Amino acid sequence: MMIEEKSLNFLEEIIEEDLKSGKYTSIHTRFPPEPNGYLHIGHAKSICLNFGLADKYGGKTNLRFDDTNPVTEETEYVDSIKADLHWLGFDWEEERYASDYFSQLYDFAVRLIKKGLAYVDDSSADEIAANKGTPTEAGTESPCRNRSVEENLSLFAEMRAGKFQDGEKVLRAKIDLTSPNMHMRDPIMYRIRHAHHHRTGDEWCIYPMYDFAHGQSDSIETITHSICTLEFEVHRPLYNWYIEQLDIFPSHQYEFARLNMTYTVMSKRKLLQLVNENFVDGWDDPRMPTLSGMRRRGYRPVAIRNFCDRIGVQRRENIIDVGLLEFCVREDLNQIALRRMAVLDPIKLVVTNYPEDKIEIVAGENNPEAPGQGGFREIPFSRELWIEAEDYMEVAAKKWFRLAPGNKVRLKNAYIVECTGSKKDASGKVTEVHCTYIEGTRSGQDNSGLSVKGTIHWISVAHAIPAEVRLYDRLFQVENPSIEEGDFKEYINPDSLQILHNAWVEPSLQTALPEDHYQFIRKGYFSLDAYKSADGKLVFNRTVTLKDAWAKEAKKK
RNA sequence: UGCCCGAUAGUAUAAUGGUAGUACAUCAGAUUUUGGUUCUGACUGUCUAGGUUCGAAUCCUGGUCGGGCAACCA
Repeated sequence: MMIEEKSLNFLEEIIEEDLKSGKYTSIHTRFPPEPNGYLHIGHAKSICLNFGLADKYGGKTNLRFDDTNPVTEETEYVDSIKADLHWLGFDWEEERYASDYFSQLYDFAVRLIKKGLAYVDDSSADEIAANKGTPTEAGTESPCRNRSVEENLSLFAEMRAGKFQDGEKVLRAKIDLTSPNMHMRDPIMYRIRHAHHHRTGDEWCIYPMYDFAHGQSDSIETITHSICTLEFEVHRPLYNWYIEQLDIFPSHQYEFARLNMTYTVMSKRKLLQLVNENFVDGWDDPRMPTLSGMRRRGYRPVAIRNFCDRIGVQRRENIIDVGLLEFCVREDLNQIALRRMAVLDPIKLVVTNYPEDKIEIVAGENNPEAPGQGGFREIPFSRELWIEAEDYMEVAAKKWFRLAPGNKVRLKNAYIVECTGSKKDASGKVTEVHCTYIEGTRSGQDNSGLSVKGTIHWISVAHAIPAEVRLYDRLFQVENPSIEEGDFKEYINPDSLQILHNAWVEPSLQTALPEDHYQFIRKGYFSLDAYKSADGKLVFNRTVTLKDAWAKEAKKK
């Protein structure tokens, strides 16, 4: 037998080389979210990478909150991030915070000042920006650049002591104002922020910048492979510079291309706008690409992890077809979802030759993908049934296998019926469909020899349970809202949420729970919403549709 | 007009100097008490021009195109 060798991605190659050469005996990664928003599917890619790599090579992964900007960060986000991580199925080695290292980072800064590699600058933000030059022109030195070590030391101590207002002074690294890399032009290390921090409270009024915190935090945790997205590539020389000048554990930064997906946006800034401006109903709105949104919509973690596995990892910009995610979700749910019948847009079907007071209990297989294991549930059948309005046509189209006068169809798990016509109101609208059932065709006991092309789902009117059903479509009308002209919000799909108030579901759904996953036969995968509806009805969210060959056929015209 | 990075079917992703393969999507067919699932088949690709080599998607050079970099954000 041939053994398929799975090829390595570029990070796995680096790690295998590092392990083989003896550079490291084990690896240590970290997932470093900033607690200023909820995790989305793009983070899932990073999470699966960091935890997956450590898992594959027997290493460890820390969770580290990058909380160096007290103005935007909140405990609510910390909690949601931890919950989402656990939901996805990952456990971290240690829970750390960049803020754990504030005093160590302060000491690092003092060390650089003493080496003559950092100085306190009195320039305003505007002045610093102006003096930074442009990519094609060198920057110019601040008058403060050549302060003495002693003066810098005492000014920095005074910054920390709260002697200055926000923006009055900053601490900058003294590197090279002529560097072609803008990040090396005396980057800011510390700024003054008299702000309350979600963990350190009011202990500090100076906070380190990302560049002065991230690499050192990696180093403190002896992270061997610090994986981040491509936009940090130009930060790498600075990352290395701090580590070298401080002579601390040499963590290494590697960059990969972030995930983009069609018909959505993936920046926390944009997602926050959608939330704040009420285009969606919170971070966990089922239309959001957030993990909490996907959870509420009915995606299972395993589907998301399979997806992350399939998309791979590279250094080139990409935009993944959201269809691939949906494929992964269907692939998973098809295996485990319990089959149920639900009529979303009902019309009455009367079986005119069936006795008025008769009720039969038929059996419905819970899951044909698990033959013999899923078991059956009981479904009441009677003379009046709800069926899907779209399953009836007055005049049958070409290749129409459903109800139309003269057509025969199978009522799933029950009888074959022949359509005999319909009842209409004064305006000509169909109010009732009529049919006769054929004796001897009951499922499991069919000795008629008849075969029909179509099978439709139904619910006994007398036994139906009312429900609200929410259908979700893509949030945006264009593949890549971020590259379109104007505000991305102009491209929001106005029909991304459709609420059906008059749906009926079968009795066994009365006891549904939000963590259950159902396939409403012929309609898609659904799960109970995490929140109750205003009128006490069951609320079902459509997780994803089924593939629909008829919709394609119909579209051909 | 500076620096850094990238370019393989529609979208992703392999091939690590030696037959361009896989998945999703698309199309066609088979099976089916879900127009689902499953199965079979088809379609479509190495940005460009040179060079090195017996041989280049792969190495070198030029070009083109795309992305990133001038926050007291991360």
